[in-house]
Amino acid sequence: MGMNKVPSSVKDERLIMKRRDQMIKGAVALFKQKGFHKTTTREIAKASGFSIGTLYEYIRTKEDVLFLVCDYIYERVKDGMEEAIDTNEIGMSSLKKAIHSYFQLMDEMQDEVLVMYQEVKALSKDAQEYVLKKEMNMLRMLEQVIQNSLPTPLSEEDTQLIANNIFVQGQMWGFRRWMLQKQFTLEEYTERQMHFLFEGLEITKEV
Amino acid sequence: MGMNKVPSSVKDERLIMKRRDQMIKGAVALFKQKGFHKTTTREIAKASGFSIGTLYEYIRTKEDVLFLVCDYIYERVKDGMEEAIDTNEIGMSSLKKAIHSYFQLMDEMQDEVLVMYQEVKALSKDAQEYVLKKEMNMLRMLEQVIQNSLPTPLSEEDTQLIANNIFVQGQMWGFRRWMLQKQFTLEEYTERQMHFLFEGLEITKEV
Amino acid sequence: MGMNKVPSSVKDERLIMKRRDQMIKGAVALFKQKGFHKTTTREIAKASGFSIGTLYEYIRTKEDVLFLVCDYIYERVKDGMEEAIDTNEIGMSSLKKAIHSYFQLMDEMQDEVLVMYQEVKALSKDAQEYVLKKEMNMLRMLEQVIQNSLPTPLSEEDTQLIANNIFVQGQMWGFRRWMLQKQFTLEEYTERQMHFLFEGLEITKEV
Amino acid sequence: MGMNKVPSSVKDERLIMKRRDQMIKGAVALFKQKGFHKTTTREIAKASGFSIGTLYEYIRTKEDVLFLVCDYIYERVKDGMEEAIDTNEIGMSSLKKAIHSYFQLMDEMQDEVLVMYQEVKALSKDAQEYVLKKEMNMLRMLEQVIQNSLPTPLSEEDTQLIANNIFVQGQMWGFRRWMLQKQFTLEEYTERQMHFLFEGLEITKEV
DNA sequence: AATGAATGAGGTTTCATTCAT
DNA sequence: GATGAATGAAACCTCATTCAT
Repeated sequence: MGMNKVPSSVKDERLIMKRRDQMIKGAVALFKQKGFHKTTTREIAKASGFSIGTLYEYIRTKEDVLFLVCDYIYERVKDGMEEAIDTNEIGMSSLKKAIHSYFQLMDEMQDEVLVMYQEVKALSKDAQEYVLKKEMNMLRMLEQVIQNSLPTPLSEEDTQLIANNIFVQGQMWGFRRWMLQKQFTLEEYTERQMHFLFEGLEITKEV
Repeated sequence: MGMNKVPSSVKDERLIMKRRDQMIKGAVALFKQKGFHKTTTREIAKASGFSIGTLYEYIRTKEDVLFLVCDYIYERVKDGMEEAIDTNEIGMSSLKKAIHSYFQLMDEMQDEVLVMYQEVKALSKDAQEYVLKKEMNMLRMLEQVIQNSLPTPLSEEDTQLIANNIFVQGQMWGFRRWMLQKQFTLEEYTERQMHFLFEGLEITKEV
Repeated sequence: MGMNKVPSSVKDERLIMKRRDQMIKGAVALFKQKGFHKTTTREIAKASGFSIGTLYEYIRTKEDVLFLVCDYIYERVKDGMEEAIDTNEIGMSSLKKAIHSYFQLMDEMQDEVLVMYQEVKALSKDAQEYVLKKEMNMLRMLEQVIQNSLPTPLSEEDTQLIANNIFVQGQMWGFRRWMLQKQFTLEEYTERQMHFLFEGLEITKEV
Repeated sequence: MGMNKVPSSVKDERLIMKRRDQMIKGAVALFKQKGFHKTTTREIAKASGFSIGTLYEYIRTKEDVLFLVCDYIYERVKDGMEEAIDTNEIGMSSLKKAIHSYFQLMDEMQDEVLVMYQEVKALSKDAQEYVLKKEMNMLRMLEQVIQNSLPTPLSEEDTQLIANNIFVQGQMWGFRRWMLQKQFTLEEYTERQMHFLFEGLEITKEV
């Protein structure tokens, strides 16, 4: 588990889990609202329900909080994706089901995901790499589904490209909400994106 | 022009243009490297080639620098898009040409665009809205091309969706370079994305 | 008590009192010497015996220090005046006693009072009004003594005028020390001022 | 003339006079409103009707402006007092006339005088001494009138004391306007102060 | 003589982090 | 384990003064 990358001076593992939960919850709310840099450690402590001194019993630096937050979000998204993918459908409908569930997930977690992408660059190189790995894992998961679902297999590159497209279109729903969520319900958005994914613009012959 | 939203205590308009150019150039380089928050005003002044005092003759606050930078990038991207779109081709090939040029542009400006999207949230509400308007204008441009190029017109919503997809796929080339630019050259990327845009996965019949 | 008009991020009330005492003591010494504007916050912190960070745990802005100082001086002068006035003499001698004690007080606090009058204008409008009220209260005290001491009562306006005169003559002893304290001891000054207060120039008949 | 204590890099004496007049006028207005320290040199230049560069052709430092202002005010007050004193009355009525005119003068110049007394401490030691000398000269003038007016001469000390009292009571009219100018017209104030000056409280016998 | 752009020392304030209780 | 007062480096910004034009 990623959490162990951040050492704590407290011994009781159960307590650590509990405090970090409080912390992440508080921090996400604050980061959403004001961003990482404009949020102070004191605000984080307060929102977490304990003192600044206690906060520093469970982290070493402010950046650790961001790392914990990112890690937590990735973990939750990963769990969600695993669930989304874990279907007993076969063929195309398994891909459709996966996309549907993934878009649903991105809808539910749009704030968290937005926070994460806006703030990763504030992490150290090391932490960024760690987080990148997680992102790759999730891409792999999507690639798997794609490969398992299509009747005629795509090239490796094409699979990656399509996985990226789907991945990004899920985030896009949250990132560009000011535009998309005015025009579409989530259902409609999902339906249209799938339509274009599978059929394209369908005007090749005429060119 | 957006530049006038930021007042300067210097009178000479030509000089203002010159100094702000220096400033934007310096700032973009720094923001790329360390992000807005970790860049100090003194570093910006130094990178711009003048003293901290002079910097503040041309802006009021540090945020003004970010605004100027964002405005500049948008302006350049908009110019690029106008050029990309302004073609004497007709029909599908005009869309293809536009996408091709737009992806090219995103390749050239990937650092700048990345900086902009990572830092807009540090702008004031007002400035964010101003910048959002610019983004919308650019989307409109893409929508125009799409509508003018397709033999059978798309619904308004679909047009917007496709415009968003193209828009985001252009950015994706830069944002997800760690993955995409390992697998594809820009040419390949463009070709494959166009392929899927127009033809989709082509497996509908088999489902 | 006026002190509560300035919020502190420290909770312990006793500690606040202690630190602010240190602060006021240090600040008065500095203001005496160089004035409010030429004194830096860092100097204030140093003279108070703590770090700049700690200083700002007990105030919000530099102006707060000035306010605290003014408030403190008024409070001490008020206490002194209350004591001066609280006498079991009756009739004229109670007024004489009060003036005597008040002049004594102004002698002891001449530096502080000078500082206060020279710097109030650096306070915000609000704070200035607050401080003005205190001044009025002290005038009222003097008016009381005058009214209670004189065998034949003065008109309200005359009472106020005389109170102002006495008040200002007390300050004058400190403000114009370069002249008065060369010519008079405090005793002599008091004696002569009382003489003229009660008897005037005594040349009316001859006019 | 005091003005020559401040050197200028401009040669034309007439021009110097003109520019300094503009400067003093502008500066007094600003100092009245915001005090010396919160007024910037650029504001002074603007209020004077010329550029910051030009301002510095006629002074060396910001303090010079304050000195010029103080000097100007003293000069004007001195002129006023000379006029006030220069009377062909003799005896008591010459003193009365002088006080009357002096109080009138203090009424007209209350803002300027207030400014001056609040800001002198911002002058260098040297300048303060220079200004003090002027103040002493004015006191001497009052002492003269007193001595020449009274039928039975006062001791030197008493003369000085009375001169100080009158001097301060004139300033008091402006300094404590928030109180006095609510209760009295200038006429009433003058009349009552004279009354008490000459007759005192008139209750000595009863003590 | 007049201008105003350039300079940079120095001011106030914030905030991540420590450590004694 | 928890607290919160103390710390000080470092950030942003101002403004008196200079000097090339």
